[in-house]
Amino acid sequence: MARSSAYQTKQKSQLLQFLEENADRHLTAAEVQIALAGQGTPIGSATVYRQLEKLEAQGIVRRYLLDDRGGSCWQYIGNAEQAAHCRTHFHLKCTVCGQLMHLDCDHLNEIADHVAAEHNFRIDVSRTIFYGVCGTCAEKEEPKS
Amino acid sequence: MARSSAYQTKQKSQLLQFLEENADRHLTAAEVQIALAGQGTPIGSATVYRQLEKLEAQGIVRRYLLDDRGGSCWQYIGNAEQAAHCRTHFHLKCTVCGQLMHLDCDHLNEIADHVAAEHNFRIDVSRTIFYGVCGTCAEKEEPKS
DNA sequence: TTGCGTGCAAAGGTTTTGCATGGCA
DNA sequence: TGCCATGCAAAACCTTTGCACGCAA
Repeated sequence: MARSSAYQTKQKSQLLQFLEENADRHLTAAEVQIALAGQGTPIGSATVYRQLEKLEAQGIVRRYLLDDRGGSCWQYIGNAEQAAHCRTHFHLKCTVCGQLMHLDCDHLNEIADHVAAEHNFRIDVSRTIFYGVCGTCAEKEEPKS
Repeated sequence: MARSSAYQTKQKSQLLQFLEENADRHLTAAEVQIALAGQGTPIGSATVYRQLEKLEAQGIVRRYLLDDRGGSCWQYIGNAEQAAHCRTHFHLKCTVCGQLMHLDCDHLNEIADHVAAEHNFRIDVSRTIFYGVCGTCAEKEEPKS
């Protein structure tokens, strides 16, 4: 494994901790920056991006693209157990509320095998996100009928 | 239907024609601009974006986000038959060569039904893309073994 | 003639890079 | 003390917007 971090700094540890505590959320670089500043650790945006870049290379966080503007967001996925776990299932993202959900289902896990065998395409499960509308938002959208 | 186009211009028709002729590709705004310029129709980037925006609103093209940088690309999907067709199946995108493939398969089409029934999530098939590596690129990556 | 569509340039937002400084080991 | 990490500012990108002009109807 690459021991890319040689020094431990306040910014680095605070950033990682914040990501870990919000592992269920998608965080933009700006959100991370503001949050750390708010808890007493001012951090430059350049540092945020540099750290996120490193963490992504190490497999500790994952980068996603927002579907509206040309921005990105990141999510903590751990580097061992959780990463391996998330590598075995798909993710659902609600285009209304933006929530990201894990989709554990054997029935769906065989999709990758099927596509590889029948369609000659090796799906990267960890990078594939199903977009749609979650049950909660669907109810709000169509209160009647 | 909104009759948003009142005038017919060279740029507009050429842009649409080019998109239609490359309906199997993902095109960036820059690619469209360069291609039209190359075939004798110089067009400003602002116009490209404005036209693509209108076409997207009309459902004639679809906008995707690139997974590397923070850029976008567009694909012609027609406004009737083809749109309906692509709405019924998933797409595969090779992260190596960037090619987009249509995935016609009854086995996969039931995925949306399954997720809706079992996981209370309404997948928007037209916005969901499977990322992975196509057979051709997989061979190139691993010539041995 | 009317007013939509265009082009240029400037602005906007996000992300990256250069360079000097600061802080961990 | 050595060297990585940080911060600031500038640059780089993609995209949007303002404004005047051109052209289709």
